[in-house]
Amino acid sequence: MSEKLIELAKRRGIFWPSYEIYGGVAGLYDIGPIGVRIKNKIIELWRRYFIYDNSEFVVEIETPMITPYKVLEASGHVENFTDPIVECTKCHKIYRADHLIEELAKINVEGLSPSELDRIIREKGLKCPACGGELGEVRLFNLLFTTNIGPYTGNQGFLRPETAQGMFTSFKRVFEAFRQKLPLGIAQVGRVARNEISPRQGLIRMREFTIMEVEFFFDPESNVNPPLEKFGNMKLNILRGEDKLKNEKPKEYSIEELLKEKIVLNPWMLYWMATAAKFVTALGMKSYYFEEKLPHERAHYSKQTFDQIVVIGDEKVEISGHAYRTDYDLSRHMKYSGQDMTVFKKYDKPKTIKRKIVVINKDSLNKEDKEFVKNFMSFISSKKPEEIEEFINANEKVNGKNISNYVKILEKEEKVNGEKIIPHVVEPSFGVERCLYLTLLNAYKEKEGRIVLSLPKYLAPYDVAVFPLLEKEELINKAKEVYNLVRERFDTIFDDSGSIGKRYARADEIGVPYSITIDPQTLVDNSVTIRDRDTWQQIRVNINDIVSVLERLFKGEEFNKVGKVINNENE
RNA sequence: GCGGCCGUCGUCUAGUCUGGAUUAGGACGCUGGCCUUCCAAGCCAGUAAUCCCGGGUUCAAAUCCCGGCGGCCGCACCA
Repeated sequence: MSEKLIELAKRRGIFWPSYEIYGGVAGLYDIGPIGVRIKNKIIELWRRYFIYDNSEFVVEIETPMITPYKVLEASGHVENFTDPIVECTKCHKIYRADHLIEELAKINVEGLSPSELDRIIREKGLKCPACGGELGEVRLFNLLFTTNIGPYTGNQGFLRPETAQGMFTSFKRVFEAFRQKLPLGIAQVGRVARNEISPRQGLIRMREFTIMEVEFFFDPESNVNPPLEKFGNMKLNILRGEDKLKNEKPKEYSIEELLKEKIVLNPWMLYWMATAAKFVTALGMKSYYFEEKLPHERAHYSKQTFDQIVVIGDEKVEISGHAYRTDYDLSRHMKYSGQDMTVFKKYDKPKTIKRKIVVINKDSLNKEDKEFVKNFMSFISSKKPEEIEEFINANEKVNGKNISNYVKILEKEEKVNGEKIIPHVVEPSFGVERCLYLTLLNAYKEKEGRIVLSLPKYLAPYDVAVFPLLEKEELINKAKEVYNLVRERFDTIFDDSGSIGKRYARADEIGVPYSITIDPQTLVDNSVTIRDRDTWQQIRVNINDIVSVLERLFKGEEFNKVGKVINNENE
């Protein structure tokens, strides 16, 4: 099945392995002329569901692929995307070196370098737990592609493994430009790179690919709820972590159930999962479910993760991931950059709160010698008012002098208009090439020994094809006239080579939903035939009506309702 | 990364085991012409493969050997 699709993809210019003339590189693919058209339509469809339909609170930005070291250090990718691995020289099993040592030697090796881990393995004489073989050298495996920024080798950078960090690092800017409102979704469609150990399965696992994702920022304490009502009584298939352990199948849940039972921890995450369900349906997928990831399967930043799995025949492919990233990323960037990533949240009414403040008695302190002042100040400087109060009550002394002579704690009433919070984030994330592959696989049909790419109309690379029935000059000229008329409104392709059957077949193979044929009767009564890709039925319409008839078809009207089906079969 | 199988025109493949007259053959596609009043029709002509790359063995390598790259499958990996 997928071999046939790959063969079609190469032949018709949908996608193929990159750098083929040099032998190719695993995990890198070109998208061809037809593929780019379909891919662009998929991206545009995604934008409609995730951005345009949510334009009250979602905006789109673009940030660079090249990312400074510090950013991915803060995000945890440098640490967590890098694994020390060790391979058995005999049976070639690969282990996480740190996990292996912790398990076999029961020592904590957190933060040790590969060479230190290696030393421990030699010292303790650790062997492969599977076969007892000698272990090889510990080396680092990092899924991040490294590069240098500028001409100096000192300034290391990476190619981003996700677009998300761009949204986090520019969050405050977008927030300001968005007039400081939460919730705020920041979307991005962009290329990312992951240096996979052994990429396989074509477009499913690539070393460089396109991600479409939304980082959705919200106040976890807010009572602003997502507009879940827009999904009506939609149901979602969910495989919960606990059910997965019991080898059970996904179960159907209503939105209310998922929310009330806290099966999905956050209502906004649920909102985007339901949106993802609608989008994937629009791609033409019939069967999919959401699988909850177990704690050890989750990324370092995630509190809860669901993968959306599409099922086509025997193939199960992860089409999207939904992670509850909490305030992990913004907090880390705050810490590593020293910048304030918080959002000021205004209360409905100002609150008055009681706050303890430290008041230093300068008069008495200034009478003391410098040595005492220094010691005294260093004693209180890093302490909270509450701690100092305790010391005062306990008659704490500095240099033999009671501190209560020099400092006192007052309680003050303050009017507070709001507070600084770090927004939480949920993230729906799609791989575009996976969407493309699954859409193609799903659309791939064979009819009477011929290939038909039965794409949803709005994803087809061209809307319409225009052909002369025969290679006769007057028909070709008329066909070009019609072509020029139709292309003003639709993506149109013209073909006058080969026989009419061949032209239909070519159009079917790249999924063009409608083909217009100019035949001798056109020259008599100005009518043409329109052929439906999936049924191969034809209707006859006047040239002046072509555009309006096509518009009705693209709006979803049934083929045999917009015109009378005619019989053009040969005897 | 390991192991098994595999790599020949744009595509699918014959030939490889058993090295040599094979000018590396076919089918489909593609291009041009003729024909053709609706589904890859027919006829004619043309097009295209340094047989994945590099090295070795040999008088002689698509064919045997080694290495690399790539693909498929299994194992491992897949924050």
